[in-house]
Amino acid sequence: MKLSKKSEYALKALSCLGAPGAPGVLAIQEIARREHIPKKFLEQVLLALKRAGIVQSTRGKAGGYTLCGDPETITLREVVWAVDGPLAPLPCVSDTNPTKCTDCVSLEHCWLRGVMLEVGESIAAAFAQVSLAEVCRRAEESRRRGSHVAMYDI
Amino acid sequence: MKLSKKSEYALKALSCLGAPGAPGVLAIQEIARREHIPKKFLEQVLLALKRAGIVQSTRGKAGGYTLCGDPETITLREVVWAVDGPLAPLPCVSDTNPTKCTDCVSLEHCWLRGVMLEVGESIAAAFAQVSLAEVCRRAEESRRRGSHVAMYDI
DNA sequence: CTAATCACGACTAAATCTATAGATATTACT
DNA sequence: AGTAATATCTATAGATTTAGTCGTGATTAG
Repeated sequence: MKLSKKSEYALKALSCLGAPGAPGVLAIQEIARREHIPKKFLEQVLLALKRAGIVQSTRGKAGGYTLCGDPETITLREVVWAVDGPLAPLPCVSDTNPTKCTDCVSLEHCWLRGVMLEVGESIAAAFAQVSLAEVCRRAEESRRRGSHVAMYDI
Repeated sequence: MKLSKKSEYALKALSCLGAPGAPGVLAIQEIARREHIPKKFLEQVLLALKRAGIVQSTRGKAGGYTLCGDPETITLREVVWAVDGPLAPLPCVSDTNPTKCTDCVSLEHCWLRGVMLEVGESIAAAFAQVSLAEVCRRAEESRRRGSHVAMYDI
């Protein structure tokens, strides 16, 4: 039940793009440098975020990434979902793409599905409560306390 | 964010031990047979459950495992915790054993810790809401509908 | 045309999860 | 005492997932 590096990097990157005074466009290289993320790996993460519609990209020289929506309305749920897939505790509990578990006779017959649907919903709700803006505020606060050097890990 | 096989097997095993008409003691072999779980793997799972005080064991011939408490008060939270460790989304968010994340300067300085503490609590609460008794009821229900053959997967 | 950038697929390495093996200790029963 | 069935424990093999790398192509400002 642990967040992945992808999620960590996604949040770091988005907190760069979504910070109050941030420039509109940031290149992968720049984000990678600031947040100490392997550039090629970040590439994949940003691609996932782009496909989910969370960021936009402009190609070519002077290109880069821009946040798509309002940081207040972008939630941890979307972000984590975009890079790591469903938060569901079982494959059959996924909102968007429920698939039969390997030994399961069928979706309807999975005896854990009922319980886990509820659990899954609660988990999703927990992540949905946190906005990107909130994450940015906390990051800024932490930065002011002088502890945003090597930062965090997830 | 997916449950492990260990958790799945733990729930299967406990739903054997905690079912209304269940005999007091069940041997690993018997549980493994009923639920189609690799015996040696189940061994590890039950050992973890024992160390967490969820089940008791008696050794020697005619030995086996017994549920320790009341199925109504045993929750998914305890079970998953016992076999998979903390549900916390970050190492630093663990209730029982908060440890500094790898790149983190310190516990207090992790800028995601604040947000994630809240998320982690919600997740834990979600799992705590489901009792073993509830799982047993659902399993029984599913069994009556004739679909408890190959069962489920997590 | 060139340099900087994103896009994409394939690949490698490391870590974790799942499962198995084998040896030991304990107990009931004869 | 001896035997068979059981739990306990450590180690390790195999499979899967995650993390990170590489190379090549496409796009665009200057």
